[in-house]
Amino acid sequence: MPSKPTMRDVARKSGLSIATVSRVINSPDDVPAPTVEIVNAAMRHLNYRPNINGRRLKMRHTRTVGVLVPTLANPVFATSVQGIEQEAHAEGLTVLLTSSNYDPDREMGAVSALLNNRVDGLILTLANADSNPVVDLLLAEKIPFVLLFNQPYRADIAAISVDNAQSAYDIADVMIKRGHRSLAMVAGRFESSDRSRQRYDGFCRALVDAGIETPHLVQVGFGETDLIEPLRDLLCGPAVVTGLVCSTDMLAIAAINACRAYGLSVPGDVSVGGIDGISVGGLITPKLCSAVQPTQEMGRQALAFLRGLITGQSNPESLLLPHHLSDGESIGPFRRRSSTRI
Amino acid sequence: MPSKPTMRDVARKSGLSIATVSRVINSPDDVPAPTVEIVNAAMRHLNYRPNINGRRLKMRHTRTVGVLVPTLANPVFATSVQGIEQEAHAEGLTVLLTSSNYDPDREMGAVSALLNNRVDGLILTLANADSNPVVDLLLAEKIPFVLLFNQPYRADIAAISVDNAQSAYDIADVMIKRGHRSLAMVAGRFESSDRSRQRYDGFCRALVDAGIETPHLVQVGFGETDLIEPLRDLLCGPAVVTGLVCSTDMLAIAAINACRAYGLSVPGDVSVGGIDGISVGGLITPKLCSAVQPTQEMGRQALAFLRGLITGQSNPESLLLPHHLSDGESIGPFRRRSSTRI
DNA sequence: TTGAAAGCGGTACCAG
DNA sequence: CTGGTACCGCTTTCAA
Repeated sequence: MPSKPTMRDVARKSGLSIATVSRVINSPDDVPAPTVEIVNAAMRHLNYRPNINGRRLKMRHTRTVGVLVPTLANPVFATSVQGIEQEAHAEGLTVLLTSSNYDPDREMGAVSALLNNRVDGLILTLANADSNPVVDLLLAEKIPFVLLFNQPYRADIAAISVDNAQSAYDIADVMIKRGHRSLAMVAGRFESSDRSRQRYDGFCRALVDAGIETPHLVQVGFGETDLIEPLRDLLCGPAVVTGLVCSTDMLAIAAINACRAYGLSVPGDVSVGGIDGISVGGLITPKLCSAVQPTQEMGRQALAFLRGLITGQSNPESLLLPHHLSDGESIGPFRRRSSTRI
Repeated sequence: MPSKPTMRDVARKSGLSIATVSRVINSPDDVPAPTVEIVNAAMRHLNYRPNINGRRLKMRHTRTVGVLVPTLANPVFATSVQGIEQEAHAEGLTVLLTSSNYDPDREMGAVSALLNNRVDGLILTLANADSNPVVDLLLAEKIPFVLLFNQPYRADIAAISVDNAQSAYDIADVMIKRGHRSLAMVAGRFESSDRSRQRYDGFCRALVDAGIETPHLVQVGFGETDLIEPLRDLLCGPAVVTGLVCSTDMLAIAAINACRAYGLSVPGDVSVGGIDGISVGGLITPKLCSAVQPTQEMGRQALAFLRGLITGQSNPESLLLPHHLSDGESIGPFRRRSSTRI
């Protein structure tokens, strides 16, 4: 049972040295054409496959990037990873994928594993970008990294995102302008998403600016698929609400389902706006009202930017991408039925 | 500029040999507790991080699995990768991710790159599982792999999927039973998806069994976001259709959008059923009629099965998972408006 | 133009 | 229980 052929095998087969074989692989131009052909022939005969791990060990860099997202079950992150992957493919880079499942405690473990792989750089979506041990570690070890979707306070760390607060503000503002006076935010748990908190802040600011006092808030776990219980009070309790702003599209979808379960039509009885803009095919989002920035493109940009950091051609800085509201075709008008009980 | 600390550094610092350090890392139980503590202390002081690539080079296996999907922009695949990642995390495995973008020509390159990384095994969703050079290569090189979503003819290659043909049959059957006599299938290009062809076959069989002659077919590219043109003839041409069966949920969503663009309500004027069951939160699928098998679970199963293959505990075989139709709540009745022109 | 040889950071066998 | 040491597969001087 012959193990996989190595460079030595190729060298032997071609009657040349392994140094020459290496040259043929890495800089064929430095080798006379006939020699190249001989070596290539040998490689073909042996079905030779360079063992990248050998190279990685020797070289200073690994041409590998690590990616950490909360979950791929959220199309927003999945799509961004698709963008990263595409760009990585174009650059000839390998992608190491991990996910934290929205659990801050798992982030360090995941990043650790990535660092043990000696990735050249990282693209991360963290639960909380500020005062995060992972960020400190990376900064201390001087590993290039860029945050995606996070908006850290510190201006000297690379981040690519839309303006979370502003996008929530804009959505809330649209709803207010259409006559909603009693709004609630359905937000992912703040501990597992700083975006969620930032969006809530923007939401509150919009209400304040409009002279509305009470911003209702419901925090739910991500991946929460059934919001019927969590939304009971909001939809048919004492503090009845006419519109919901959700911190993510997935939550918006879940909220819409809950509304329907309560016999409320959306829109009509209640309006639901989701922040995110799940751009999978541009179609999945219930186009009520979304602050959209095509996520796949954000992924590509993140990798491109990371490449700049790795090669030292650019410096860490935060890029705030413009967001825009999807048409919000059906955000109003509001006409809630008097009493809906379940 | 001290490079990253290595085992030798730890050995020196702790006054022990690198062999002992290695033991502390890999089998601490073989080392007296005090020694373990000394070494651990040294590692902590130095901020030591084992370089996995060194290990990989030495060991026969890499504890790494390669994953190839058409794209993560399709929630079905993204979710399955999430399942794979979860299971990999539980097993302490590293995931190398690649995508083919539905391009068969890119599959070989991607798998090649994965093999150069000496992955222990692969999980693949291929454009076409039959007579595929990638499959031949893997079989020849005896690399464990399992196909996900593909249903190859050969029974001796590992595959996890629902029964594509049957699920399409079932959906079509439901629609027929509800009164549809003029149905069309909107399918992804057969070249880029054998599932698509298999589903079309099932669709046709259902029509034949019901005594319906002409199965309409429109093949479209995946990621096709705008089906207005492709569906023009079907929706308002001479061969008017009352129901669409789509080979994937993403296509179904796109089709629904197209219907609306033509002023048709869905369901009502026309019924659209999607095969797949995008289970992101269980909510994104317009629940017209979907053959669902939770995709995340399929991913986990795939990795678990792959692990069995790698350890030699199980043999390649195809697992056909049961699918079920989502409630199809609103698949009919059909009441198409007489003339819809655009 | 080509080759010999010294590692890269680990693992594990074999002695002591 | 611990240490010396020979690799794993590849890159890269340095000489020939």
